[in-house]
Amino acid sequence: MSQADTKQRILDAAEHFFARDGYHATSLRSITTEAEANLAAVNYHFGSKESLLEAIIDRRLRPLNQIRHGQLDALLQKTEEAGTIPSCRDVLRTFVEPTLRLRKQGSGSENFVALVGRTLAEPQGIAMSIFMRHMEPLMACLFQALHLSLPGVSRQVLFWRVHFMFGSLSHVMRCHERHSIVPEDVNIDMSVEEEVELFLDFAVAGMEVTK
Amino acid sequence: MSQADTKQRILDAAEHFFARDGYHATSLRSITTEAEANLAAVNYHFGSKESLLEAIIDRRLRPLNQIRHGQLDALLQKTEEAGTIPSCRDVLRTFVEPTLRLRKQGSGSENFVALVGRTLAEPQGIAMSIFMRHMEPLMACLFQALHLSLPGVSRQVLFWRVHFMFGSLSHVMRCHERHSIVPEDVNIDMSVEEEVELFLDFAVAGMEVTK
DNA sequence: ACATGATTCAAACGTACGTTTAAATCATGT
DNA sequence: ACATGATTTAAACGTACGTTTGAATCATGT
Repeated sequence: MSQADTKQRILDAAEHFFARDGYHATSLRSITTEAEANLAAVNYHFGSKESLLEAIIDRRLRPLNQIRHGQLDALLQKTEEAGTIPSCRDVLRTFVEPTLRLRKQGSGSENFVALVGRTLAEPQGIAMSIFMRHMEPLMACLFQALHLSLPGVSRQVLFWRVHFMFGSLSHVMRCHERHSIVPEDVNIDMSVEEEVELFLDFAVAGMEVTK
Repeated sequence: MSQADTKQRILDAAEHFFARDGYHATSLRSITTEAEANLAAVNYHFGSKESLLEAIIDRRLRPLNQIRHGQLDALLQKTEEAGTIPSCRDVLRTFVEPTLRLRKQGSGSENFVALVGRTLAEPQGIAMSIFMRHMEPLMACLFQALHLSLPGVSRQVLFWRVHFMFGSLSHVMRCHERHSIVPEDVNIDMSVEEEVELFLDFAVAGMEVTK
């Protein structure tokens, strides 16, 4: 059993518990028990509980943001060459689609998506500063692209609508299985594409509305 | 200094810390210090830390839901008498307006609004079950009224859009001052009416859209 | 086979937590 | 003024936490 194995198992277990119970409600003992590792392994491999959280975010958010940024840049380049402006729906999709796709990818990635959704709900939390460091460049790019795609919406109003939209998205990210109350006739299992388009129907209408 | 004083000061301090740092990251020692009360006062007056959380939710959610339920019932009665159906915007307003109004009411109520927003983001948290007990009847009523106001939207799709809408609302509730990144040209201070209508512009468009 | 560095392990460290206790103090009705 | 119950207080309780330690074990290159 090599180092890499133990590190990955700890990352997976911590991701699971942090997403479900939160950072402070999760003990290193429960993490290392689930990971079948010694209690001291976290501090040996990661240095501290907080650095473990940083490693979790690093592991998945870096590649995710590369995909999102890549798709957004491709869209902007395509429309610029065509001399058009991107649609709000296409801009948002470059952000939303890779996120919801990651969740169905397995190997614990659904826990990461939930953890990020949780992080966005804790403005003062430990994870927020780590998270924001990764997100800031992409966020600025996204806002600019949305501004380009919605020339009729003032920066002031757009800011709030982006705020609302991130509220919706983070909520969806948090609640991947455990919904509060799901009526019996509502289908929870959807394909990524269905999920994305259902979300975009809602969000784009809210972004585009001319009051 | 009477009992009531101490109980209220503890409720206020706990509301403040629970909203800012979360339940698990807040210690009874920091609560009682801020409340200028003895450490044992929490267990004397409330029984336990968890019962304190319940008392906090009880104190403000009960009157808030009475207002929300009253406004919704009044709207439904008015439209029924007129032989019309309520608009989605009016239905949502009965829920959203009292919420955002409470925040501007002072005496720490803004902390409660943030705490509820936080609670909605922790599906497995201690507060969620307490919170849901208070919300279930009103939630069922609200969903039914929305279904009535949007005859063109299937229950399946409506469920998800309500889900998205609550994500937006809880996000707004959480972030009353500490926004992640606010551009310098964006105005944060708005009246309740402006806030409500700005939110409703976004949410109603998303609820009503015919795909 | 052996040396060496990486990793694992059991145990303990100091600290902070929620809760309990029992005495001290306060408020109130007579 | 006094008795009585409510409240406050300081101190301690047991527990769980994140972290550290030093020896044991493992993997690897020679």
